[in-house]
Amino acid sequence: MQISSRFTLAVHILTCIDVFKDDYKVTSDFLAGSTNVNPVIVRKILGQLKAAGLVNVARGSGGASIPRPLNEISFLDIYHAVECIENGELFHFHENPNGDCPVGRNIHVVLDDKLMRVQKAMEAELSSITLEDIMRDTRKLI
Amino acid sequence: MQISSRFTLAVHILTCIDVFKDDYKVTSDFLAGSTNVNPVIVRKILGQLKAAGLVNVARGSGGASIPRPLNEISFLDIYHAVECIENGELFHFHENPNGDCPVGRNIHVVLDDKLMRVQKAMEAELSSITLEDIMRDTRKLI
DNA sequence: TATGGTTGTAATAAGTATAGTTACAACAAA
DNA sequence: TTTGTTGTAACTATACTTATTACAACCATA
Repeated sequence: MQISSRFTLAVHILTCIDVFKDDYKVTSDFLAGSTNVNPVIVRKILGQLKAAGLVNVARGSGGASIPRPLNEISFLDIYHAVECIENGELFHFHENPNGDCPVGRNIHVVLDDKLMRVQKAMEAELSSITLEDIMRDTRKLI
Repeated sequence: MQISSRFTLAVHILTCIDVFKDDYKVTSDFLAGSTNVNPVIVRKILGQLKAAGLVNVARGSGGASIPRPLNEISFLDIYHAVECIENGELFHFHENPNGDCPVGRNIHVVLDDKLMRVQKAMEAELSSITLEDIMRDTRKLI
């Protein structure tokens, strides 16, 4: 399965918040306009980003902002905020392998460290990319 | 979303085929016994592995075998065989970002190379692990 | 050549995740 | 008090995973 579009959506949203922060009040409707997804979806993602401390959202008056320096928000932060993976594990195991079989009894132990290496490699790369990189490249293109 | 259990299941299946190759005819029913999943699921995965050239499956008489040296079958081979990801892309993009918005117009281009780096990091680690590693560790535990 | 065990596959179902949509109470500022 | 916004519940549609039943196609061998 692919990693859900919530992740790219979250990056899109954060980028918009920074690009338009001086000229617009960046509401969920505004963000829905740029991303072309439903405002309620935007609000859900904003809620997840808020819970992770990656955005401030103003109740009532409205508008979102980013409370941290952009180079301190990595893709890994965003990924963890919006992609709720069970036990934080990238790979899903089939339940209840047969304990009476020598392979079934040991497969989990044998695979665990190797799959963790794969996950760590991916996460290391995710943490090497920050919103600052995205803003630099985006501003270059605008 | 997590990567589906088809992947760990496929590794389990391949491990069984090699461990039991001298003592049993390794059929889908036999494999279903060790993995504790339905024989039809096993046959589907065997079909995908077969299409990728990672196993031979005998029609009629039954039984599966591995036609290649174990150190030439990597986790990446297995991953690609069973995990059918759209366009081979790990990250799913939200469709139709607003082309009239400077962010929506550029977000895909800005993210593409960075997400590809993440995917490549993961795939590089996957390709560094082979069935030979799994067999060595499994035999140690048996 | 008939048998029996096996594979390949279709059809169906339940469970779960994503994504869209409507509706509305809670909220804050003007 | 009005207005615009957020947070959230409820419902729907779609899609993927996994399980299961059923059966035709297949093939070694008795």
